[in-house]
Amino acid sequence: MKYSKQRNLIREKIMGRHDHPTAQIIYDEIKTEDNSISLATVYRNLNQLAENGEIRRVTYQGNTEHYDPILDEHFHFVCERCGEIKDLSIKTQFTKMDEVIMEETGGTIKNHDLIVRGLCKKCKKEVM
Amino acid sequence: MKYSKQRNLIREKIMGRHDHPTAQIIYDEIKTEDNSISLATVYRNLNQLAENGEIRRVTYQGNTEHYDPILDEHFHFVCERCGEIKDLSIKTQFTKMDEVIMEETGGTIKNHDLIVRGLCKKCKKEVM
DNA sequence: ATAAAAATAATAATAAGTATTATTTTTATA
DNA sequence: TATAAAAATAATACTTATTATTATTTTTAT
Repeated sequence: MKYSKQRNLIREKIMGRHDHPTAQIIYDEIKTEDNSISLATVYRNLNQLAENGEIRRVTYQGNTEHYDPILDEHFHFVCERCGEIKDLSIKTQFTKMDEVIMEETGGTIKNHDLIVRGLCKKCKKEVM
Repeated sequence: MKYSKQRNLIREKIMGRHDHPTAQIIYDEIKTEDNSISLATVYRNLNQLAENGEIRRVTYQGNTEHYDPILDEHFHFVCERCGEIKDLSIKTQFTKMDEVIMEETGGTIKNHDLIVRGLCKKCKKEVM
């Protein structure tokens, strides 16, 4: 992978974030400081970074991909109402479960996505 | 919801399946016996059935919605290579975890999606 | 039987993401 | 330092999944 100014900006913008932005969100942010960047460049680079193992591509629902710079296995809380995504600090060991599943399916397990869905604090209040 | 021949066919086709088909797959199947059905009708009805709580709309990855007629909480194995989806028979209790998360986030929890990713038996062999 | 409400087929529209292409940037090497 | 191949870019065309629109047909309560 060759150096590129755009990729560096994209990397910089996504790193350290816990809100798992979409390509569009990253694009909008960068646009303010590099007005000539192209949306396709953001998509291309986010996918490259994901293929390169620097970030993860994650899907929660619907038709929009999200990107997550945190590589350690961790889980997500998604608010059904506002769509907010929060990393969960909780760690679960699936070791025992994996054994059973591998037995059952005959396959190999690479990773787990646990998505806990519900209402966030804010939406919970507003719904009442 | 009024009766409709098309909705009945759609319901009939999806019920009892464990492969979580997309709207397109259901459409293709029905098309052979009712050549005049419209793809939009399939989408509309699957979404109606989901809103009505008869089936679930689930997202595993990428840009395609899947529909699952099994309502009990259960989890999925998704093959990274061929995309095959399998229901897992394993049951996990998240009760304890939920308490911690609700404490942590201040929100309410409605349900859990656990997606175990890896290679299915067939792909595992073919990759080697 | 009939008329309002809901559903349909056909198709236009939208939105997210990918592919194409002419041009520019990077970088290894002369 | 100059230069040429490889990779990246901006702009934009295209694809795919899904939703919205609309004129017409079905359902169903009266």
